[in-house]
Amino acid sequence: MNINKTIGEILREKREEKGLLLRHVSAKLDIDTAILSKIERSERKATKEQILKLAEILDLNKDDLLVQYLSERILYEIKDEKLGSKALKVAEQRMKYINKLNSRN
Amino acid sequence: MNINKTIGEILREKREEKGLLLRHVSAKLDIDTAILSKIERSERKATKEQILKLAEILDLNKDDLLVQYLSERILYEIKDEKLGSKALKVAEQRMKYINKLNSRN
DNA sequence: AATCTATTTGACTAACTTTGTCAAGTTAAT
DNA sequence: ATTAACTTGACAAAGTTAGTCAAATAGATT
Repeated sequence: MNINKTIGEILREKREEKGLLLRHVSAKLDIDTAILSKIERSERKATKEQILKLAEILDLNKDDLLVQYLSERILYEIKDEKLGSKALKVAEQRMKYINKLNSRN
Repeated sequence: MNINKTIGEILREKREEKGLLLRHVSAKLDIDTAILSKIERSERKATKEQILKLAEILDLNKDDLLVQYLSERILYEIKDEKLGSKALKVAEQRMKYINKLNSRN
C-alpha cells in the first residue's frame, strides 16, 4: 500500500478494481451513496467503524488501512498550523516517553 | 521547556511561580475558574485561543506552548489506538511528501 | 436526441462532542 | 469554625460531524 495516497484514493481504486458500485458498498456500510462518494473524494472523513468494515468488504489489510486512516486524522489536526511538523516530532518524543513510563510499571 | 510535561503541568507551575490565583488568570481568559482548574489537571482541553492568551498572561513562549498543545492534541487522537505510533510515523512521512509537492508548485 | 445508470452536489437535519456555567463539596491555613 | 482556593459533577449552550434526500451532472446505450 502506497502511504502517500489518501484513504479515499485507496478505497476508490480498490472498489473499482473489484467492479463494485458505490451503491453496493454503501449498502453494506448502511449509509447513503452520497457519503461514500464524499469519503472517496476526501470531502468527508470516514468513521473508524466504516474503515474497518471497508477493509473487510474490499479485502484490504485492516491494520494498514487503519494506520492510513489514523495518520490522515493526525494530519488533519495540524493542516493549518505552521508549527505542525514540529508538533508531530514532539508528539513522537512524548509518545516514546509515555511508553517508557508504562513499560516500567 | 520540558516537552514531557503536560500542558496542564506547565501552566500550573508557571501560574504558581508567578503567585497568581486561578481566579486571576481565568478572569483574563473570561472563563470560569472551574475550567481553568480542569485544564491544569488535564481533565479538559484548552482551545488554541486560550493557549495563546495564557502564553501572554504567564510570559511563556507562544510557539513553544503551541507546539506542546498541538502535540498533545495529536496524542489525544491516538491515545487508545494500538497502531498509534505507527500512524504517527506514517503521518510524518506523508507530511514530508506533501511539503515536497507543495514546494514544487 | 432520449433514456438509463452511476456519481456528485448542496440544502437540510440529527447525533454527538466540546465548551461553558453554576452550586455544592474539599482542602488547608488561620 | 471561618475563610479562601480549588475541585467536582450535573447540566446547558454552542459547535462539529455524520447522515438523508432530491436534484444536477456525466457518460453510455438505444
